[in-house]
Amino acid sequence: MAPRNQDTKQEILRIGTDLIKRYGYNAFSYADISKVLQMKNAAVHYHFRGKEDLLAAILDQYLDDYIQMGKQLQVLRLTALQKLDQFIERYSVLVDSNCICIIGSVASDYNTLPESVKTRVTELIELVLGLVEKTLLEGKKKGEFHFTVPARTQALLIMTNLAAGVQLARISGKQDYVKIRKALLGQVKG
Amino acid sequence: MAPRNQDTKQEILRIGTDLIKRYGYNAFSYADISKVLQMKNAAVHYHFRGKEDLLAAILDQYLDDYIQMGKQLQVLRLTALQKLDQFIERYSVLVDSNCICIIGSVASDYNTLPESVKTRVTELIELVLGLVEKTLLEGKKKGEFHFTVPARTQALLIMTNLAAGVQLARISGKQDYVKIRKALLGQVKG
DNA sequence: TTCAAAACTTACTGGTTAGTAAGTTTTTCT
DNA sequence: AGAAAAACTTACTAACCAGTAAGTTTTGAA
Repeated sequence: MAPRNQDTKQEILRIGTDLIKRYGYNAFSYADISKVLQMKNAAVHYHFRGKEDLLAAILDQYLDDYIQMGKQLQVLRLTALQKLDQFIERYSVLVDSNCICIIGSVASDYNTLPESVKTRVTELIELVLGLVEKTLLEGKKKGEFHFTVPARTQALLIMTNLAAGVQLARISGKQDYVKIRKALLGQVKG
Repeated sequence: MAPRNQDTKQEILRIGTDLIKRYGYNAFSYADISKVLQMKNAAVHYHFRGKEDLLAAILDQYLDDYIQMGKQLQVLRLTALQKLDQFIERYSVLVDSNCICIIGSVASDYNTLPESVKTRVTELIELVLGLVEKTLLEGKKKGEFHFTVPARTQALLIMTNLAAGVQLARISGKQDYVKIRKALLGQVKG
């Protein structure tokens, strides 16, 4: 009963995700994906009925991914700093691959997104913000972190520094991103 | 010799700027502009040969605007805090009009921009960063501001907080932007 | 091995895109 | 008033877009 070849579907998700992080939602087409796969655009439509469905699936993947990350953060015995580092590392990888984060990408195109996608974007942001906030609170309790604003606010500051930091890095160079990363860590490490 | 009716040209610039801040560079067309003006799309092409030229002109306008702002900041006798507030106010206006900042918008689409535009984006970012950095240094010298990182780094932090802050505000609401604004002012006011 | 579902291709649609060439109206200056 | 430049419209193109319907090949399981 289960579909047999999930490879193509996963490949479409992977390529679509890359294109969104690299060029944005409104700057890629089904043809771009099918060319990479050496298939016809109708093949992409077979797996994802429309662009809306594809983007929704991509965001669902991120939601699953971050939910999984949240569970692992509870199981793995890491310091709060290590947890925060793990999160920041995701952004450093983006800078090296000439991409921006998915949240920043869809946030910039937010007014052009279909409703089913908008709700997922909101969910994703709240999820990620929650994870960072939780880690910050944990670090504060342990004495690893020091900050005076509410944890949610500090999480907002970190997320905006990182999201816009990778956007800036594509233009003015990685050095600026590195400065931002060090500075925001300095802020919470006190 | 000078062109006589600059109204339409200015209107195109104004509408184009709004569309970019609202929907992004890849999500609007010449038809969108001409519809607002109740003209044909060829009329837009008369004033700006192509989309590339239009975007370049829009960025040139911002460059001029910020150069002007830089001069005024020297002339007007304002405290460094008032100058910073004036800069931040620009972002608060964006939040209320459901827009993101032009820099964040084009930064997200950077990989899809023609070369002539890319150079202008770089110039604009450096210009704005320079203005903020200058204001921060002045405030520090006067004892208005207190921060330990280099002024350029602090300027980067503020710019990323604001740029991504307005992006976030469209999704999770203005409250988050307000929190960010207050927190970043708290950071420099010590 | 056969047969049905899965995974495609072929071939097409209607709409939108940026852009152009040629002609018309409007404005401004003399 | 008349000429010339400016500011348009008309009418079109070629490319691309998302999406679909119908037909073909591939695959795996009974």
